[in-house]
Amino acid sequence: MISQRAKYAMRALVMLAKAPSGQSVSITEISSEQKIPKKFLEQILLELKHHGLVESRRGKDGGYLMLRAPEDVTYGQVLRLVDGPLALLPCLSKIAYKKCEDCGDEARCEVRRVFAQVAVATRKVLDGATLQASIENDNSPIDIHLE
Amino acid sequence: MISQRAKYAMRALVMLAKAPSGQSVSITEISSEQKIPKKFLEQILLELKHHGLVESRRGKDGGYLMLRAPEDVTYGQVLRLVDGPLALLPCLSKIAYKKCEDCGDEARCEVRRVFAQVAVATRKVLDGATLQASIENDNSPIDIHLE
DNA sequence: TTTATCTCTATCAATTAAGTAGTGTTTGAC
DNA sequence: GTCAAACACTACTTAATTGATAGAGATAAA
Repeated sequence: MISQRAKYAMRALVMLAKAPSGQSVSITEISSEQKIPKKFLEQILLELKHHGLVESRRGKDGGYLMLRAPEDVTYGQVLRLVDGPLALLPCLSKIAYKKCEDCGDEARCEVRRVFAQVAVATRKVLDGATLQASIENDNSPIDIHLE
Repeated sequence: MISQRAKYAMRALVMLAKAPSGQSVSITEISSEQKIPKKFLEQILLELKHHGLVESRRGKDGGYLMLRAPEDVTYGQVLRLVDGPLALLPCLSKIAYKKCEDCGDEARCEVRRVFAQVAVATRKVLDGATLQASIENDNSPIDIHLE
């Protein structure tokens, strides 16, 4: 499961991406519209700012704005930034590779073989899904085929 | 990330699947070959037994055996059993669906839209990967293309 | 100068993960 | 019938993580 924090981050970013260019959105607005605890959201947006995804304006009428174009921000980037590696095994992570302690031969690990395929498929989706695509989907309902 | 417990479960099952039919493998053997803490492995195998994947024989020369055919056991089944839902959002889980508390309209949730695609891709891999496939791969090294 | 904002750091309670420990119970061999 | 090797169960522990909450500070506009 992805963390609550990541979910909040994504929802906040979609709101910022939808805002007219140059116009800031306050934590209070995002918090109340998305039902996100305000102080928790503060931390999250601050983190996104520190990572260069958004910028902020202080003082009255302050708030947050996208710093990068919505078509250049992917869900994969956001999830890695907030929750860490996408891969389900440390030995498959691009951003935080780590050998499994107990693994004898990585090249012959059957668990790794299977989860490598999962990693490829997951990255394909998440690194291809941009905020821009999300705002273009605006209001079209999703018909999900889970099988 | 998948849990250590799930990794151990999968490695143990691959060993059991490789054993000659009808022949049991002891916890001690699996533990030492796979470098899994013995008492921890006991719990894991017991759980797999309770879920009908394996059976056990007690007493001297006892051990564990596959109860189901390796071609009928998928990594998806094992992971669900040990770690819970595969889906990255509760509202996308088949085995443990739960609405996100703070989600207004599920059919128009952009986060859900993206992660639904991840769920489909992940299931395709994990529900298609069997223990049989793993034992057939025996000793062929993996060349993983992470991109 | 007031007030609405963002900024930063600390703390907390609950849960989970990964083991460890200990006491049974069963089985086969001698 | 006893012994040892194996599984069966239950309880506990320790550390890390998650999802917040709290509060003091800085800034900018009116």
